[in-house]
Amino acid sequence: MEKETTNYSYYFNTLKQSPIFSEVEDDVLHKILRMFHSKKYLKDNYPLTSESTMYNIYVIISGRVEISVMNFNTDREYIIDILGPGDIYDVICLLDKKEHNIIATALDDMELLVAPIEVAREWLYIHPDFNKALLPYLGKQLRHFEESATDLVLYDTWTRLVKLILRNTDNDTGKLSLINNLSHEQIAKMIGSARNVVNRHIQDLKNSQLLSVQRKSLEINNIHKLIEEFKRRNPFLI
Amino acid sequence: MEKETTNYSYYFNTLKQSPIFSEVEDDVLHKILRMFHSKKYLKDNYPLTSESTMYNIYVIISGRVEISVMNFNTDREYIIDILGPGDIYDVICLLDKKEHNIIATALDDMELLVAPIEVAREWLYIHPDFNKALLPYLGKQLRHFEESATDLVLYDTWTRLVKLILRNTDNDTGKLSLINNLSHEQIAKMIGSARNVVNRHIQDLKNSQLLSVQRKSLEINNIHKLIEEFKRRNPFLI
DNA sequence: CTTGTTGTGCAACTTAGGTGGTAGTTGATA
DNA sequence: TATCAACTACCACCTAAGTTGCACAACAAG
Repeated sequence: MEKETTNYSYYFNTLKQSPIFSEVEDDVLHKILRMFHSKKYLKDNYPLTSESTMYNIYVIISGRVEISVMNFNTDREYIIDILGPGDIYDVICLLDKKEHNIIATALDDMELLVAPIEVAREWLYIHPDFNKALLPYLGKQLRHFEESATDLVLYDTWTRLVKLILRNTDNDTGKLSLINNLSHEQIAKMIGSARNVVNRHIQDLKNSQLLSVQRKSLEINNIHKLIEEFKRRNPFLI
Repeated sequence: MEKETTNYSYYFNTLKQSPIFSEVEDDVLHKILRMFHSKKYLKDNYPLTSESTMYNIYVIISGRVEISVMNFNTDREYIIDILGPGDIYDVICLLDKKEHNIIATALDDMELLVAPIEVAREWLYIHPDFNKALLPYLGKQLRHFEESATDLVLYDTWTRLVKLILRNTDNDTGKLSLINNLSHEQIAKMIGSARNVVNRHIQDLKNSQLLSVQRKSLEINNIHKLIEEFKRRNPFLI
């Protein structure tokens, strides 16, 4: 991508705001950006395939992607992550060069930046700022997966659901941030449960006045009361 | 640790064989080793505390550590990983400097190398070989946690148990490697299940002649038949 | 406005797998 | 070689949560 490209400064500034690229010097970031080109995808498309991530690395500019894994024997699906603006994909592939078998679905209309993954691997060695900024991002990912696994083993569906809601609620508005506009089905797939079970819990939370529920939208009524109920059920947690 | 220290060359060679340090130039490895000192722990001790990993990084020379997380409301425990010779701990803490709340228990008598974690963070910048070798190790960890979570959601306890056994069986001897000498209780905690359930499955596998069972020891009788049975239950899984 | 599709609410049913208990074995240690 | 704690085998029971099914509401597209 040349500096004269339409929206160049928009892409530059978006990268500048992401945790991974914000620490990178401007002139280095210009060099990096030269290797990217932009792509657009519509909602419900498949912007990243397991094959393409062997050769390309993607940075999300706008919109969200759902990353999931299927069991084709049971048709059960698990959404392992939802990526948003500033996220890089696929970081695992960047590190170990092996294929990563997942299904990626665009939750919104999206804009991505794409570059050859081999080039990104070189950046790690020639741009120490990039290397340095990537490491805490990897730490965050490791914690995310580790917590997902431990939650599945240690906590019941109610607790996992409420943790998900609390973790993704905007402190100011009280509305869900990264996981808004999701159906109960999708929420269930995120916590490793079933649509119906999630619905049961949501009805209970609604009846006890803790949540406001509309189609594809959850809102916390009283965060203190919800946390109180959470602690009542899990006294030793936090 | 000075070059004159007893066992210096033993430690040096052990590091040389680990995937993380094997790519590091000898003279750099000598410099790195200078910052370590060795420690020994007996079986069933707690060699790594959540507090100590804020200040120190550990490399395992011999023996195994079990890393687990507890739910103190239910007394349920989940073993997230078992580390062996060549493994580094705590890699997450190395990356993001935040506390990592886990319980580490020595499964054998152990020898560790310890260094200040701030020094290890410097190595990442001043020793590119070390940095370069760490990245695939992080990829492996990411895959491990991601697979743990997806397995918990997508597969039943039988499948998770057999996957664990297959993954840890030595191809030559047919014996379990990293997870030998574990009780059914510990195996259960590794796959997010209960002692009793694991026992039920092991009895079934024994009765169908697929496993040989002795106290704290499992051995595959006929790996082809076991894989066949695995495929019968999970036709679409690889 | 009509029609098809997707999401939600509820109820009846099933089941994997977790809980608890007990009796017998094994192996370490004194 | 006796004692004791840890491990294993096996059984009976229970429940959280998954499954199925359906009616209705909301929305999107023609």
